[in-house]
Amino acid sequence: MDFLLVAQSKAATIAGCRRRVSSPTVPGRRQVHKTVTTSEAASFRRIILDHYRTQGRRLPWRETRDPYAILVSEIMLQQTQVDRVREKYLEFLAVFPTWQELAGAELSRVLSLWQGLGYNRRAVSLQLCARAVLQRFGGALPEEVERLESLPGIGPYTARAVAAFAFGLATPFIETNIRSVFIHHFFADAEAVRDAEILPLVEFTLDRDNPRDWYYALMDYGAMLKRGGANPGRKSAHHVRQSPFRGSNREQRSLILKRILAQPGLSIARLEETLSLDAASLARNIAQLEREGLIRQEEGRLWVP
DNA sequence: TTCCCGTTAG
DNA sequence: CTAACCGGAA
Repeated sequence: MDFLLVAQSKAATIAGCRRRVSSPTVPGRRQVHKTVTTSEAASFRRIILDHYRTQGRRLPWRETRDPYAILVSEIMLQQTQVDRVREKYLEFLAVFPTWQELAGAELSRVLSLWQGLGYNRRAVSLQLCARAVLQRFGGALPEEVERLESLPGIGPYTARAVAAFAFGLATPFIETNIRSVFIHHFFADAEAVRDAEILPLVEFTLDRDNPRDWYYALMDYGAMLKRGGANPGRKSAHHVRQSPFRGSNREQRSLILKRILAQPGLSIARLEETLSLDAASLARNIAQLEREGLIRQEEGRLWVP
């Protein structure tokens, strides 16, 4: 399993060193002032890497360095679980293997493939992203976090994750699994832990030589923690429970899009009776979906561009 | 019920 | 800063 081989960074091997990192003091906010020594960091890293060597997940997007393929995976993985992305990812890449294929595709084809992943706006963003990469960057995804963030659908997390996974750049970032790991290990007795407190620890423990495998290891450890007992992420100050999907507006939007994909040119009147939606909320959703570039409306009929 | 390798609009 | 965004599996 050579993909699990992770270079030991020097920082982690200087056990007993007095260097330490502290979380920032936020004026006016009462908080635990967390301090970590290098030896504590070293033992933390050992735990994470041992787990990775024995229990690390083998995932298709970890087998490549292609920035396009990695970006596709990261967009798909935004708020969507690994198991659901796994199959869709390979299917998507088979149909749209490069920036060019995706950029030139009909959105309806992209969205049809996307069905089952959820958050359809991401598919629109991803295609816009492909077009921007070709037009603004000559077909090469930029390595700089700032430029990555300028692309549609790429925010603070995705920019840094792509930088690490595609380009080996060691910038600190937090996502749900990483957050759980740090809370579990360093904030066991705390509550309402803020990301601003965690981030310095992420930076301090980061493997500068191999951020890619280090982050994979963190994510795998976090995913493992959640399979067991309570989700440590609940002790995050930023933790929010998802509202139920059934009966939600999200469900309505997904149904509307699904019907239009199945029947291009469908009339609004027909859609209203088959979905038995009230006219007001249907009109509102259609307008919204159109603003987001997911559908197009013309003389009472609906299409996906 | 709960979660998900977040981003964006308001 | 909050709310909205999707859908399926455990």
